[in-house]
Amino acid sequence: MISTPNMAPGNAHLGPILPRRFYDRATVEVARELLGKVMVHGATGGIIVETEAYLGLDDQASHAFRGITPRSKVMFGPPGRAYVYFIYGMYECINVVTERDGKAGAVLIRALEPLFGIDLMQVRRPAAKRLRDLASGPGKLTLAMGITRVLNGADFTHGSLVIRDRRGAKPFEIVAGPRIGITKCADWPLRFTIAESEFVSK
DNA sequence: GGTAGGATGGGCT
DNA sequence: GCCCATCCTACCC
Repeated sequence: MISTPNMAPGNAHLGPILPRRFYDRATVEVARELLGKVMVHGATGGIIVETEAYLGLDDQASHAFRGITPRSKVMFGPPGRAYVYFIYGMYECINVVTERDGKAGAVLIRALEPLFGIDLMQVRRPAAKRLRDLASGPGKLTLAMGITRVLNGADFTHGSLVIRDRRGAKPFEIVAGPRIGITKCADWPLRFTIAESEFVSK
């Protein structure tokens, strides 16, 4: 059992579900602004502490680089939907689709600070020895939250999978750096983290 | 603290 | 047939 000393979320509380227009913007802008927001799926929720921007036809690291395919289709669709893909034969990663309908863009959610439903996350991720390992990676957080490809195309503005604002939290500093796990366009500074968070991936 | 290697299967050339 | 937007374990300081 992971102990959770001093994990009270302070006086911060959940705000409204982010509206469609939040996502209908430049991908980099959305990637930065998603930090500190809360992703909720069913009984589990966590604060987004790490994101990566994946652009469209100009970004060789993006699944949208080669145009519309069965897999990349969602990235070209309307903003505010989930793009969930299967990777390395074992894991799934979740993105938030950005930009207007017809233009590709997505933000990979790379790490969460677990906020509620922690017991359930723990059951789903027995390998995690510490709270900060529960959702500190794109494959880890989908496992912890029970997110699979069934949710590909799901709408983040209503239903069991949503992203909400968080009010009353301390301000934080954003750090930008190179994206992780890719080789093409690896030096583009499109990974964003909350500077002082211990819940980011390594 | 750190890293090397293996697991495992879908997407696309 | 090769390439992955990864994670875990074993092993080594």
